[in-house]
Amino acid sequence: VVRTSESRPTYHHGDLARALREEALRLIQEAGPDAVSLRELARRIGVNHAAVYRHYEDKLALLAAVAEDGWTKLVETMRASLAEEAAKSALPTDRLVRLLTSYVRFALAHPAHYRVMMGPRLNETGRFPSLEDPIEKGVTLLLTEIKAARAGGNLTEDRARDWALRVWMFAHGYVTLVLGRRVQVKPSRWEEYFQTLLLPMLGGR
Amino acid sequence: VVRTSESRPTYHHGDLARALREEALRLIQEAGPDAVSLRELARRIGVNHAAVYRHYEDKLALLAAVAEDGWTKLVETMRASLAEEAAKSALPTDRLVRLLTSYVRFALAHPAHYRVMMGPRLNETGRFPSLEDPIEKGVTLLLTEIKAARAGGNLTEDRARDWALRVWMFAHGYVTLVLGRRVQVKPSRWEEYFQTLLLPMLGGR
DNA sequence: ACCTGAACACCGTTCAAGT
DNA sequence: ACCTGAACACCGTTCAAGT
Repeated sequence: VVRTSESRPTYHHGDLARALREEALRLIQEAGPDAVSLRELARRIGVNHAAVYRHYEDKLALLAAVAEDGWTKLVETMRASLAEEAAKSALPTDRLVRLLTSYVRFALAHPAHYRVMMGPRLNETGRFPSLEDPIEKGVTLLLTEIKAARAGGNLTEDRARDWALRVWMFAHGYVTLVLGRRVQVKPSRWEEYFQTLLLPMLGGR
Repeated sequence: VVRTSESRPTYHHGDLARALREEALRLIQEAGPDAVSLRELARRIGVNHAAVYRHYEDKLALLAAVAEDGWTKLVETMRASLAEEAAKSALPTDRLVRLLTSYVRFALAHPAHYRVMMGPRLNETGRFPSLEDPIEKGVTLLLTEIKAARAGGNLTEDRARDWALRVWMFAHGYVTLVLGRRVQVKPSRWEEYFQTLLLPMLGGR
């Protein structure tokens, strides 16, 4: 019953679930996560607001799906940063710095999306285990680069995981404080400053 | 027109602004920041919901006031941690660790309140400059201890501030990842683990 | 000065009913 | 299988009116 002409189909949207996620993301980027309402989404897509519930259990479940899309995209971006020509031939520590910088770049470029991804209502409840999947992949990327960068330390698996968490915590803290304007840093200089703060951490043991 | 008997005064609450902040905090601790509604607060206090607007410009302004109370309390707690007997005679690095641990302890003990304090809607807009006041005091505490702990490095003011931000970012990241259950750590062991992660950062230079 | 009552324009969620 | 329309129980905010 999908219609291809310009007339609005009254039945069968095609892929409403996807349309909802995409429209939600657009609204999040435009006006922040609080601006998302199911009724507004439905209005924009041209569908009855109750139709949402055929595809997502409730509003939070839709946001969780948007968050999952975000994590997947972020991990792809991180992977791509390691696949660049300049990264391939770089020293291990430099590769690690590039990886973390790509994480922060994504978060600063898509602050509202990142906020949803880190949203406590999604993560604290344990209701959305599928979120863990792309995240664990990101941690694995980190682990690999950390083992290479700190090979001199002869890291056990546990110590390597400690380092992965430590740098992740720091990167997230950096994002939070920069976005919250707790740190005054010119938009053009955040990368330089991030690396200034990061490098002395990696040097220690 | 304030009445002291058990009969409910219908006019003049006494200190409605304070009552609103306290009730909001209670609701936040019980059911999370999203559970706060002005109408529910008014209901609990026994006042018309429109009365809120005599004291706060809107809902966000009330939350900002609750956040400010939180920052003030947190900085008091941090100050107290340095005033303990054990801290007075401790080595500078130990004092710094104690200070940061007290920060994390507050955040993990009052996660919902901490979330409000860090809420992006308060911090990104610049609408509530009074929030910066207690926060800046906290940063000053950090700065003093960092200068003492890393005196060997002969820190300039700028480098000391870098270190203060770095450890703050890390502490905030630790809180976020622990609360988001991204890090599996037993409630009784978070302190030990925090310090395990923190100390190698402080050693480097 | 401080609070009330009513009104306005929204929400999320549910459910019988339609195609 | 997928969507609609109406209903329910809420919201935040505004404003004339009360004491």
